[in-house]
Amino acid sequence: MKTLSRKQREVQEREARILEVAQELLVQHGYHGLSMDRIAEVLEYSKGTMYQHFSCKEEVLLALANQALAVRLQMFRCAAAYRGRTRERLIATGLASELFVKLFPHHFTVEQVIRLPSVWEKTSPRRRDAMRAFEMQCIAVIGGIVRDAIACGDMELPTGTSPEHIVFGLWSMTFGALSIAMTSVSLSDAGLQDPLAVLHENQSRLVDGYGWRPLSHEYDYQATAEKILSTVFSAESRAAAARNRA
Amino acid sequence: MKTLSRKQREVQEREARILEVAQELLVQHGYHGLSMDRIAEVLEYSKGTMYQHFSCKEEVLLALANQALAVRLQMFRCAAAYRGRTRERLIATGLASELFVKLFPHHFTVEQVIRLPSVWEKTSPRRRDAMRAFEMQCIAVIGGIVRDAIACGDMELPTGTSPEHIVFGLWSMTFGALSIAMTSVSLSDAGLQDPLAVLHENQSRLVDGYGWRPLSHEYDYQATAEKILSTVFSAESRAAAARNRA
DNA sequence: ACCTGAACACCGTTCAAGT
DNA sequence: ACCTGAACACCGTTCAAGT
Repeated sequence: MKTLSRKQREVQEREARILEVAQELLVQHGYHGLSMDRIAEVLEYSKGTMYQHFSCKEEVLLALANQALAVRLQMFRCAAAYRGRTRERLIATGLASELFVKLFPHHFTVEQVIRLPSVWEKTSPRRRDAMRAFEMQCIAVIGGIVRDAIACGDMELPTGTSPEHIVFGLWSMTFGALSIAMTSVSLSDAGLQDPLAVLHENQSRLVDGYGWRPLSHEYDYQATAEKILSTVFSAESRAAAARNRA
Repeated sequence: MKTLSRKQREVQEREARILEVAQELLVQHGYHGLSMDRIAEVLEYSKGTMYQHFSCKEEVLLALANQALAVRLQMFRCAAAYRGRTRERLIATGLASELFVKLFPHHFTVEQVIRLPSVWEKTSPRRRDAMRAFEMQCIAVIGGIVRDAIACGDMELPTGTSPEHIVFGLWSMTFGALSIAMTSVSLSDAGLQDPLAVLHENQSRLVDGYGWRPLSHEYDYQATAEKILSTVFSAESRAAAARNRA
């Protein structure tokens, strides 16, 4: 671990400030309000300098996404380390996802945009691989919980099913529900006033469908959720609540 | 039903051609390749004329989305009308979603973009309401199947759960899975070579979790799926297969 | 009444000129 | 070696002038 030269530190710091401002612009003015011009203007850099740090606008977005994904992975790892039964640890990771979108509300926009093919193809292999790695590590964390459940007898894996199948089920349901909840305009008209509560119910039913014990009617998972929020993620919960009030 | 004047017909026709070209540009060059400039150029209209049909670029996108959503609703209705048990009709709607994304691959991009807050807020109330209406009618179709299942005794609704909760579960899982499958880069690295097959498995498990009979191990739903594809959606299946080959 | 295309503001990106 | 900002190409949107 070599100490960085003053120059290198300066570059790193400037990069961090660019991302800071980019995030601010995104949160305050939406995707439309984010431009290389504006970032440069706020930071009083020239446009040219921006391009020494990021080869294009898309790279700024992907860097922003990766920053957030690093935090999410950390939160997943905390969640998976919860001392409890395997299904409780799974619930902890679900709550981590929800807290994450509350703490990084702009990330949803970023991720949606970055995944557009015409945006994605302009990004650099280095940052793409970083994103891929975060994604796979998240899958591995949840997959680990599934494997633990099988190892300790909380669940039998159906033949032809791999632990990743279950991970994909939870991932797609949670991603889909949060995505719809954030952007759909007809949810409460359709009788879905509290999409998060409904998501929890559906997650339970899915896991019940795989026979992961204790089944939802055999155990008080509501109490588990409350305990997790007040212990593992007490700081995050308070921050999310504060953000909601604002 | 009054006949339209020649002028009115011309306007309608031109609007249709604008959307046609917009879709083409989107499919061939991605979101980045779609611009008012290019549409006008291809159709040999002036830029100004474009703005007599659509007040902004976002309106073109939303009109495109609504066009596709009308087709999807139609497909859902065909699916729900399948003569079979309630769970089979549910499977038919799931297959309809999949065929829809295969037949309108650009729609996913459009829907992702249209839902960005900074894009959404520029659209007109008229087209927004149209989109909302399509969304709610889709929910109503699936909700109807759930209600039928309850009515005929294939399922008991847990207390505190409404049919829309189950609809939301299936909707979020299917939307999430298709969205991830279309855009994620690490799926097959993570051992998920056939995300659609895994989606089917997870849908089954979710519905099993709600106790919707016959449960997946009591019935050959694989055969059901094949029959649906070759009867209700035979034309769509063939079109999707042809598109896959291209 | 409708259409046109010049004009404007803004944006991403590049690069010759400066330090 | 690094930074700057003028310059270019492109885009969304408007509107005075034309028919």
